[in-house]
Amino acid sequence: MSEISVTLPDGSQRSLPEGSTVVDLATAISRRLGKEALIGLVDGKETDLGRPLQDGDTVEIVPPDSERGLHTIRHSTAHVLAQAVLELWPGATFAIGPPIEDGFYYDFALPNGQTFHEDDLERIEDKMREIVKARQPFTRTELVPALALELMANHPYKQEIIEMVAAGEKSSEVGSEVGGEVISFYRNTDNFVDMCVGPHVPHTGHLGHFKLMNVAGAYWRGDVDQPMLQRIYGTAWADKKQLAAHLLRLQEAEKRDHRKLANDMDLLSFPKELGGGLAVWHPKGAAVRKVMEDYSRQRHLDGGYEFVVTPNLANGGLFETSGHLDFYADGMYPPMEMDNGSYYPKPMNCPMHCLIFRRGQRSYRELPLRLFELGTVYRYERAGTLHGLMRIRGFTQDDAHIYCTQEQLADEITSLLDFVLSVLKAFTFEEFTFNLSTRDPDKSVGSDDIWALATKALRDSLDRHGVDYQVKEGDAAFYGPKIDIDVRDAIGRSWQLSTIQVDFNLPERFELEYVASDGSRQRPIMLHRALFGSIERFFGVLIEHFAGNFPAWLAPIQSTVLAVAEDHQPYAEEVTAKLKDAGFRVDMVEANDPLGKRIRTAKQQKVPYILVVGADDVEAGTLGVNPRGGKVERDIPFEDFVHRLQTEVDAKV
RNA sequence: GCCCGAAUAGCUCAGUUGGCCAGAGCGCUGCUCUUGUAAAGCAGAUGUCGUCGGUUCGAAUCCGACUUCGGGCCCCA
Repeated sequence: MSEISVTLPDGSQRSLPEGSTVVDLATAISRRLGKEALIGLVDGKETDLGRPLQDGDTVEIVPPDSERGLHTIRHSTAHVLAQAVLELWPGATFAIGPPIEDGFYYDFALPNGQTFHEDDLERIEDKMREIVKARQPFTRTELVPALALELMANHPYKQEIIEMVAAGEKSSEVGSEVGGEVISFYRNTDNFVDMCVGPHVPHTGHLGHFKLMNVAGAYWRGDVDQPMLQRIYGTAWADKKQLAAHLLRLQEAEKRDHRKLANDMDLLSFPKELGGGLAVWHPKGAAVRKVMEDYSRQRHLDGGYEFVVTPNLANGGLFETSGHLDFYADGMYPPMEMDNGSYYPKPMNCPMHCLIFRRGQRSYRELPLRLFELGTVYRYERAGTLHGLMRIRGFTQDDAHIYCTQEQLADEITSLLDFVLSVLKAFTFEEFTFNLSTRDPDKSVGSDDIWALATKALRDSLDRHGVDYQVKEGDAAFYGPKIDIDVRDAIGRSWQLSTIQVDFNLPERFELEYVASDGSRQRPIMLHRALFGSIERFFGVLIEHFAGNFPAWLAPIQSTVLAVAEDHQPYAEEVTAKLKDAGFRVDMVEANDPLGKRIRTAKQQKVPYILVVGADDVEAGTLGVNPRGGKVERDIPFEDFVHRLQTEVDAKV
């Protein structure tokens, strides 16, 4: 019997009998790998385990505990979900069911316009567990489109995909290896077969560590004009431990939910009377916001920005000039009709900053001119998109517009990146992701030259910082390319915060000019940039990042002073007053409740330092210091504590 | 905007198949207690049961519309 030789990932060769499959190889390497293996990676291409190997193939075995393995598990679990639903709802049809981050979903249409309910999930899960227990094989078959259409006769969405593929369009859902001539299917039982590009786990027994999470509506093919399908989301993992860990992470995220913490900590609220997407900041929330804003202002002052202030309303003519009414009218609040025109709440600050630039003749000597404003804007976000502080209708941007010459652009962007990162790092963010969005030729203004110049300036400054970045082709705004910066929070989630955008459009529209050194009139380039993005959103991210445990410099209340008993009240008041004089945010609670109770309340408010003062302290001028997350310390001299708190505030830790 | 779900005291929630004056804990107010590091005791006040309309002898409970919120879709200058 002749042999074939394949190459393993470590570069070693392995001989196998001719006709051996991927799983044969896995078993040959080790029995355990043979049992665990989910799919193979043959010459870089994912394949089922049953695929025969050829001489010279490079083969990698994909175990469950790998990114590809998890991906496969999720994809296969989606099929199990589909089988369960189709069995439980006779007449139901199915659309697509891909793996996603942490899980999968599947879209269905139920007969007679039925919908899923949360309590259906348990029933579906039970059915899925039966399927897992049955260890059904995933058997691949390939059909030409005509036969595929016949097989999917009762499933119009599948047929639509088949026709799409047959027409040569790409779809992640089906195999179209040979120009749409063959469509692959995976059959589990006589009654269940799903169209799919695969590969899949060998049999359903490899699955089972899943949980259905929620139901939702989703447009077919993501198109508002298409029917609304019923989507079920689930999560799936390689083993029980991973699943439990994931559910724990979700729990942790839920505990950190800024909407819950903002409420519990009395930071802000969204009164119904105000209407959707509008927040009121309570004293404690506003205290944090003030620190954030003060810090931002100071940094901008140090960074060479000049402060401006502009109104919340403007005549519609301004937004015609800026183009907002052409491009974003849907996202703007409707106008108020007044004697000399229609006035709109501003959705952005830039047009007004352009008016400031245009006022008076500008010289190249003034550039770069950096105008900064904590500018409050209003955007009409659609009702269904609102989400706590993360998506809101009225918010304040830490907004600045930089007007510079073409020659200054690259340096300006480079120093801007330093500036952004330095400010974000002050809030303990350490990991950043950068995205460079480039031109969409169909939806943009400006000459090729200037786009190339600006994109190169952005790219060069990213390179100069030695950071990795992703390029999002065609994702730029119509007026210029941009860099978006995401931060990773304390539990590993990513949030998009900062943006640096180049704009050729507004200087044109507002006919901005400066006088160059040779006396000629030149058009400046404009940069839009925001670090926090929206103060509201940034605050929401901070709440979740810190789980409400704001570091001392940000904490709404930095310390709460508690007298052990009424006798010590005067001393507690004295301590409180002195700390306030020293510039700290201090609270005092009178001794009407037992000390333990008052400590508990202060702990729940996540106060960095609880200061307990009793007879010993009155005598010696000391404090009992109970730090958040630390051990109680006694007999701390007052001045020592002041020094300690000041040091901590200065260090911003 | 679209699909599904929800809305009861300041907060978190209970309220059976529609049936006396609508409940609990926390918080709040008052009194007692005067406390050394995560819940003292007693008493009290607090609700147009999201809003409007309908069904019914009777609605927190059933139906409809609206508002707001939650999970998604779409969108996000």
